[in-house]
Amino acid sequence: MAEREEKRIPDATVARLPIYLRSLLELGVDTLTVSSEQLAESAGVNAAKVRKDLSYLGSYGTRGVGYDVEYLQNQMRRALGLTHDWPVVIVGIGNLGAALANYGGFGDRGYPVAALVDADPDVVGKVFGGLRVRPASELAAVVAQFAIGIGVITTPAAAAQPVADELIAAGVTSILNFAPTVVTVPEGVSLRKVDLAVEMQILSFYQQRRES
Amino acid sequence: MAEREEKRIPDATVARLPIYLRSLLELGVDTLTVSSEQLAESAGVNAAKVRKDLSYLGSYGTRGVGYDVEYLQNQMRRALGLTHDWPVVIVGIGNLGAALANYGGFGDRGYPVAALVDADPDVVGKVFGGLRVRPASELAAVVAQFAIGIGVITTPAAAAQPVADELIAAGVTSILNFAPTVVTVPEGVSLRKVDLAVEMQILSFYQQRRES
DNA sequence: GGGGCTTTGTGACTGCGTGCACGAGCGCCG
DNA sequence: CGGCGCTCGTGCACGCAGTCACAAAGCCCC
Repeated sequence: MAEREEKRIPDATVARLPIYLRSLLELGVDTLTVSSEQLAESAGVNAAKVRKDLSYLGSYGTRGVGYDVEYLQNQMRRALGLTHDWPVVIVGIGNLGAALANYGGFGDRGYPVAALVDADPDVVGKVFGGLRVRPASELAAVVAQFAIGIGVITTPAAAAQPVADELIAAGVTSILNFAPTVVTVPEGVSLRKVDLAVEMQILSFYQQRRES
Repeated sequence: MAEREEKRIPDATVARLPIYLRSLLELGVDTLTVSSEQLAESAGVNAAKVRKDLSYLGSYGTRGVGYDVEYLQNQMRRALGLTHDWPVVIVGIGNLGAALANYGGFGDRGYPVAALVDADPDVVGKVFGGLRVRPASELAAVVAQFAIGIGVITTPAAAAQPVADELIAAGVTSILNFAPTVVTVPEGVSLRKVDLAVEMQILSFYQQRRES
C-alpha cells in the first residue's frame, strides 16, 4: 500500500467522528454544503474543534463556503472503516445480550450480528433476532467462519476476562465489554467498555455534590 | 452549609472512583488493608494515579501499611453518594429499556428503578421487572412522587431531546442517555451518554487502521 | 476585475491529566 | 529506643486536548 498522508488522528477526535457523521446524515439530501458552525451546533461542540477535527482527515473544506456534505460523508465513512461490514459476535445471552441481539440497529449500521454464544446449556439453542444461540465451545470456530473482528461481551463479570482471552486467541482484535469488571487486553487489541453501574455512580457523585 | 475541605475532584478521578470501589468490594472480608499497588493492579491503572486519586478524598492511607479497606470503602461510598438510594425512572421501554428494567443490577447497587414510562399506548400497562409501564403524560407526576433525581432515556433518537427537557422541567438533574443522538442540557444538569453505534464505529476505526 | 464578505485552516496559549521520582511518615524488629 | 524497610503523598515535567484569534483563500456582486 502506498502510504499516503496518514497523519495520526487524536483519540479525542476519533471519538467525535461518528457524531459528525451522524449529523451529516441527518441533513436533508438537498443540503449540499455545511459550515463548521452548523456541524458544531448539531454535534454539540465548538466550531473551531470541528474544523480542527476535520483537518485531520485532510483539507476537504472550501473557504467561504463550507464542506461538501456528500464528499465529507464519504471521507468519514472511509476513515471509520464503514466501507464494508464488520460482523460481530455477542457472547453472553442474558437480558442485555438478548436485547442487543433483537435490536436491529447493529446490522443497519454495518455491524451485522453474525453469531450468539452462551455457556449455559439452557440458553443454547434458543433464538434471538433470528439467530440460534451456540455453545461456548464453538466460539473459536464461529469467529473463524464469519471472519469476525469485533466481539461484544455481555456475560456476568466473572466470565468476562476468560471470554475476552478466548476471543483474542481466536483472532478478534476489537472488544466491546458490557460486563461490570476490568478486562485487560494485550497490545494491538482495542477495548471499549460500557459500565452501567459506573455511569450511575458518576451521576450520583455530581448529584450529591449539587445537593450539599 | 459549612463548607469543609471540599477540594474539587477532577472529572477523570471521579470516573475512576467506582472502579476502585468495586475492586475494594471484591477483596475478601479478611483483607484489612490494601496497598495502592494492589488496587492499581486490580483496577488496571497506575499505582501513582491511585494514590493521587485517593488523596483527593483525603489522606486516608497509612505510610508503610496501605489503606484501611473498610474505612476507604465508607469514604468512597460517601463521596459517591451511595449512603442512600437514588430512585431512577426509565423512559422508553423498547428492547433496551425492557432489558434494563428486568436487569436486577440497578436496585442492588442503590439505584432502584422506581418507574417505567413510555409514549406508546400498546406498551403502557405491560409489566417489566415487576413494574407496570405508565403513560408519558404521568412523567412529571412520577418524578415528583418518587423524588427521582436520575432519568434514563432509552427512547428512539427523535424523542430523546423532548424527553430530556421534560425530565429536567420535572426536576431531574442527572440523565443517562442511551438514544443515538446528541442531547443538550442546561448548566446544573449532569448528562452521561452511552451510544452503541459510536462505540462500534470507534472500534472499527482502529481495526481499520491496524489492517492497513 | 477588484473589493468585501464569508469561512476555512492553523499557530499559539492555556489547562488538565499522567507518570516519575523522591521525601515524609509509620511500623517493626533487634 | 534507634535504625530500617515499606508505602503514602506530592512536586515537577511532559504531552494531549480545547479555545481563541487571525491570516489565507475562495466566492459574489458591483
